[in-house]
Amino acid sequence: MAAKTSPNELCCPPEPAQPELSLQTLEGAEADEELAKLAKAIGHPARVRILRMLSRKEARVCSQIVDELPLAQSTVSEHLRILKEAGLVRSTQDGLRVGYCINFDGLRRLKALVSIV
Amino acid sequence: MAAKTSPNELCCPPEPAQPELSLQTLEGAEADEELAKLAKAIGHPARVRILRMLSRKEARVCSQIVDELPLAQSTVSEHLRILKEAGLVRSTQDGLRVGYCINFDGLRRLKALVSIV
DNA sequence: ATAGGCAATCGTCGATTAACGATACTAGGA
DNA sequence: TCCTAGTATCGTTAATCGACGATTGCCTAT
Repeated sequence: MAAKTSPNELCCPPEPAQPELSLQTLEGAEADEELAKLAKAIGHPARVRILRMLSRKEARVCSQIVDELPLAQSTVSEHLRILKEAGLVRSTQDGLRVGYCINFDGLRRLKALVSIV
Repeated sequence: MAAKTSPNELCCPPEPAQPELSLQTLEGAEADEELAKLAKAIGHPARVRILRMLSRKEARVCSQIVDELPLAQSTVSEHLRILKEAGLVRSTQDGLRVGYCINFDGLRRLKALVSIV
């Protein structure tokens, strides 16, 4: 089954199947740490806004995101790095630009963890 | 007239009907800040664990929470303050003790905001 | 009235975060 | 090739966080 770019996710290649995302429970110390880590990643207004922009397809490229925010390019890049490290966004090199998109696996995971608190 | 504990024990008095919780949208800059604030509050493993303890009724009194965690009393108190300030827990004076419980309005709000990202 | 226990607050310290400008890196175009 | 544009990283600074012990304040029981 070709991981063709479905209408919803065009920007980034298929997820590398993060191992952590498979054998996960929703409770216990590990789950607590995981939720805390994800929550911390969205614990800043700029990062929430970036996530929203990506989920609404308002922007997909780093420079677009920079244009939308009242922050320096380096600061935005750092926020993107944090989101990426938390597993909430993915990126792909698109020529000179870098495209970002939501990592739906991570977002699902966050929602699942929050929902059972 | 000991502190009576009714079975389903809502530990705390009815919610003071926080004004912010009524006329809220799920998008926009305000919603971004609100979600960031709530997420930041649960962006620490100890606070996630406290929320879980409260939601599972494993503990309701400050001293019990302190006993469950490998942290000093003052540290736990600070975490509780943060959760309370974010609107995720409420507290009530129960004689000498202080009872804590989930603020379901705040939790619902968090879940709603997360769900539409 | 006072003693004792519980929780909040204070003061401090080191670690982390957020922001910026400057610089380095990298891929395309001249 | 060299230049340029788009990103990432580096280095710095101020602010915030997390943890602790000590202290304070408050209730209850004695």
